[in-house]
Amino acid sequence: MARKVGSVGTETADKVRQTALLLFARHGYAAVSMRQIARQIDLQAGAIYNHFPTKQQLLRDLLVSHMERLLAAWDAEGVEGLPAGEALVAFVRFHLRYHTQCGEEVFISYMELRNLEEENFLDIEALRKRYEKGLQDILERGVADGTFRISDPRVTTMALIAMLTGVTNWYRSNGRLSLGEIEALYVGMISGTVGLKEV
Amino acid sequence: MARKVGSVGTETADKVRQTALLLFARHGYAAVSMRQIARQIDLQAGAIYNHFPTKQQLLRDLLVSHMERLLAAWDAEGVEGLPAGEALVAFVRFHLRYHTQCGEEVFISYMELRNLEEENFLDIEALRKRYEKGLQDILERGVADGTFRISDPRVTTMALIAMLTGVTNWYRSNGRLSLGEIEALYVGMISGTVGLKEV
DNA sequence: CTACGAATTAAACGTACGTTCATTTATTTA
DNA sequence: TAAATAAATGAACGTACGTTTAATTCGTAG
Repeated sequence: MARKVGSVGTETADKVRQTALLLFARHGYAAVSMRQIARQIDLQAGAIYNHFPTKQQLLRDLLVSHMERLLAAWDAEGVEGLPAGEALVAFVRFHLRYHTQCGEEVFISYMELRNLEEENFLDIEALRKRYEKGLQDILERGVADGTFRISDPRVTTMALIAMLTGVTNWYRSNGRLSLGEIEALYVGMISGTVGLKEV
Repeated sequence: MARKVGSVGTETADKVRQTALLLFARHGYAAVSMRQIARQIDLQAGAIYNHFPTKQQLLRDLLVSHMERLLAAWDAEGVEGLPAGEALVAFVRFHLRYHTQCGEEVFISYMELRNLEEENFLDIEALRKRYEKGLQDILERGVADGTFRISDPRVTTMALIAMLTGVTNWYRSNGRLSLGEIEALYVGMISGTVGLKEV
């Protein structure tokens, strides 16, 4: 046996990424073997190395591409010009929508950081800082113009991110609450958290 | 070579627990071997099996004992009789104090759930539900007597837990903020989140 | 003081791991 | 259509895994 009919490198690479993402999310990076990934897409483990140099690099690729897509999507929202209050609401809705959509990516992005080698870890960390800075800027803008009452914007940033991201632990698309209802609930709660006056 | 001078079963078992906790927290359950744990306490891997039947059981023990200590500590706070507002503040302070104190335990309790076999997972899950119910009861009590303005106590419970537990990701005992300052910040934020009127 | 159980070592078990390699076949390029 | 490259196989590499076992020594109870 050798090259398969209809085999295309980029497609196989994509299938590897997809499968690895799913298995890493479900069982954890360290608990998933290259052979398991390969078996799921009817491949031999060795063939994965045509597309990814190491298992570590495969994880890195998944995390980097997730963070870059997240940042691009947030930039595309274009909330720069909005008043702080509206920008915060936009962030909350965006974060919930995005994070409930790609549960696996979010999960491993927060779980598998410790399985990254130093350099890869720092790269991901930097991307996450950039994303969090987006929220922090909104909060500081709102503090400056009196829209929010916040004692420590840095802490509030981390508190809100944790609160929002936690949703991925229990959100189910066919659950008791629709995504829209959840968004409304979190907008309400967070408005209180930042001392936003009711509109 | 055989039994070591001064060796006591319970002490060795404790050292195994301590070391496993640290290594599991640092590298993840699946990424840590019995040999690594043993090496850290100058033991052979096989000796661990005098004290724990399997690696899985070792993880289970760590998680169960953590959750049980957490629940016992919370029960000992005795907030049953307090007005909802005061009880919530007590919960926030307790949760932050406790969770920043045992960062490793908290970490693996949230990280290693997926490495638990079905039965063990359900046991831990039940303990966590019991803890979360403590907060939810406070919230519902406060809603009933008008102390809080909350649209969905279940969601607010999970939001607050996520927000509070997130602190363990960045808290450092020698960081910019003291634990007392952090407590005050979170009491302030959460008061807003639940619509508690200023006192 | 002796016998017994607790604690440990060292070696081994079978299995699985990440990765490499020679080889083969399919596709693309010239 | 011939040569070059891309994609895959299947076997092998050395290493490490969780766990078991026989043998050995230490602590202690009778």
